[in-house]
Amino acid sequence: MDAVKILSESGLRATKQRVVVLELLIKKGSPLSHSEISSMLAEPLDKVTLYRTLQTLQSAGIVHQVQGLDGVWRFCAHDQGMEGCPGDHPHFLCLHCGKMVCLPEQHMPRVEVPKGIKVEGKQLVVYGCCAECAPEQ
Amino acid sequence: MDAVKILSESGLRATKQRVVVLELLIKKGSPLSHSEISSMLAEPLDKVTLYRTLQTLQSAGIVHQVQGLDGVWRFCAHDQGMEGCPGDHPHFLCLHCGKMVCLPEQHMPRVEVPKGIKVEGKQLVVYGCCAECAPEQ
DNA sequence: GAAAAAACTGCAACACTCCTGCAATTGCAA
DNA sequence: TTGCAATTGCAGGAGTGTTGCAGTTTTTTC
Repeated sequence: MDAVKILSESGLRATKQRVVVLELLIKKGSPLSHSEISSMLAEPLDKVTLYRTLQTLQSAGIVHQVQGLDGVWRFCAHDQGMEGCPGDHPHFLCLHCGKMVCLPEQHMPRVEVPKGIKVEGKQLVVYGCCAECAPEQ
Repeated sequence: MDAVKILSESGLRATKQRVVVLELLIKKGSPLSHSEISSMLAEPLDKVTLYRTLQTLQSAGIVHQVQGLDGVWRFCAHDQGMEGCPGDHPHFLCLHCGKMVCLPEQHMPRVEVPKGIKVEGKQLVVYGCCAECAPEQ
């Protein structure tokens, strides 16, 4: 899917910065943090612009946003047609390398909450050690 | 349960600072952030000491630690005999007032992960609007 | 008890994430 | 092409959490 097309279809301006960030997210497929994105970009991008870009993409529903145990937000652009999107699935976080992986084939559980509470969403993060880090221990 | 007794049974020194923090956590019952604890204490406590105290209590298994969508760690001291402790249950976070509540009667779901990944734990945060904030909207 | 050892606290300084305000620039439509 | 709204980049700052180290308190040992 073309980044420019996705942006314009969502009513957003296809600026160079947005296209570059979105293309990177689509290419990688797994959730990336702000600093990961920043270091992967060929041309440096102002950090505030990157925050705002990600915020905009998230508001438009193009990317979804998850948080690891490290308190850092990660952003992921899934194929728009993908089941259970955006972000309606668990994520795995490797505590050793900090890499995050989507688990889109899994479902989110149903959680009962006390009366009066209005649920807007939920987030399930599974953490541990990924396949690449495990042998090193 | 007496804070001094809990500390000494865990092999920790029952210093004034630890007792005060632990007593507050037991009294409140719901997960509190560092800044919330700090502002609730009668006598000011150095922030580094508070971080280390909470870290120590968590390592000893006296409190459990959860993170909200705001990226802030919250600590909660449950009754030691409580089912599914420490921290093996979902939590609810109010996005409006930032208050967090334990949902200890709920179970954590089972999540299948790709081969090679070693799971060490999981965290499920349900977010939305609590009963006190809902009418204000 | 008193001295030695260990554990703990508090201070200074710092890294990192993320946000606000504002001026300069850019993309898009007429 | 021109005008304007949307977007970007810069300066500065708030909040969370950490490290190093010196000084204090508690426990242990004699």
